[in-house]
Amino acid sequence: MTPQSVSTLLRAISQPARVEILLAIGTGEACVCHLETATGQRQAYISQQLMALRSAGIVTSRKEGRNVYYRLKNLSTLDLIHQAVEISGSRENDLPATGPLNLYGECPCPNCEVE
Amino acid sequence: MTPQSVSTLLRAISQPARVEILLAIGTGEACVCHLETATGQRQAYISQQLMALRSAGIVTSRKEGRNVYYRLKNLSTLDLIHQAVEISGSRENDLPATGPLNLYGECPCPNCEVE
DNA sequence: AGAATATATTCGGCTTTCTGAATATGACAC
DNA sequence: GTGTCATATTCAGAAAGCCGAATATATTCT
Repeated sequence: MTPQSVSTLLRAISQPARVEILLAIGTGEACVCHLETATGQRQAYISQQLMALRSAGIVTSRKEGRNVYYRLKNLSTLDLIHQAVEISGSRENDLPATGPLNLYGECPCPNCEVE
Repeated sequence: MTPQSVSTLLRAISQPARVEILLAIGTGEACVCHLETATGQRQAYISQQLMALRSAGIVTSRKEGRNVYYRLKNLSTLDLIHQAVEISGSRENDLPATGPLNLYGECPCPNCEVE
C-alpha cells in the first residue's frame, strides 16, 4: 500500500543533515569529501547519512578511482524539499545554496583539487 | 536554519497512519469520528496522530458542538504527498481516495449522521 | 444533577533512530 | 610489499518515536 512507501521516502529525508546533503548535491554530482566541506560534518557521519539515502533509493553512487560520486536518482526530490520549505513557512532564501558547486568528474573541495 | 524546519515538517508526515489521515481530510474538513471510520483506527490513536500533525502546524482544528473538525492548514501539503508518491515510484492510483468525503459542518460517518 | 458521546491526554514499555568512536575496506602511490 | 587517502561499516549508548491501555475533559441530552 502506498502510504507506507510515501512515509518511507519522507522519513529518509526528514533529517536536517540529510536535507543539507541533498541540497548540496543538488542537480549535480558530489563526492563525499565535497559534502564533508560543504556541510562541515565528519566523514563517517556523512557516509552514514548517505547510506540511509542510498538504501531509501533517493541517491545513486558512481565510483571513480578512490572517490564515490553521489547524485539524486530523481531530481524532483529537490522540488519536494522546496515545497516543504514553502509549507513550513520559512523563506526560501534561508536555504543554503543548492548544488552543484562543482563540475562533473572533478571535485572542488580542498582535498580533491585536480590542477 | 531551514533544513531543521523542513525535516520537522517531513518527519511529522512520515508515518503511514498520518499520511492516511491527511489524505482522508484532503481539501475538506473532517471530524475525528469520520477519520475513525475512514481509516479503521481506534479513536485515541487517531487523536494522537492528530496531535502530532497539529503541533507540527500541518492541520488546524475547529470545534463545533462536541465535534472537532480538522483541515489542512496549507493545501499544498497534498501536493507534497502526491509528489512523494511519484518519487517513490508507486502509481498514484494506489493511494486511497483523497477527501473530502463529507460536506462542511456535517459528518457522514455512522456516528455523526444528521438526518 | 447524571448519563452518554466526542475528543484529548497521560503513562509506560517497546522499538527505532541518531550519532560519536573506532575500525574496516579499497584504491592509488611509492 | 608499506603508506596514505577516500569512503564504508560496526558498535553502543542515548534520545526519540510509536502505540496500547487507561483516564480525563468537554459538550449535549434527559
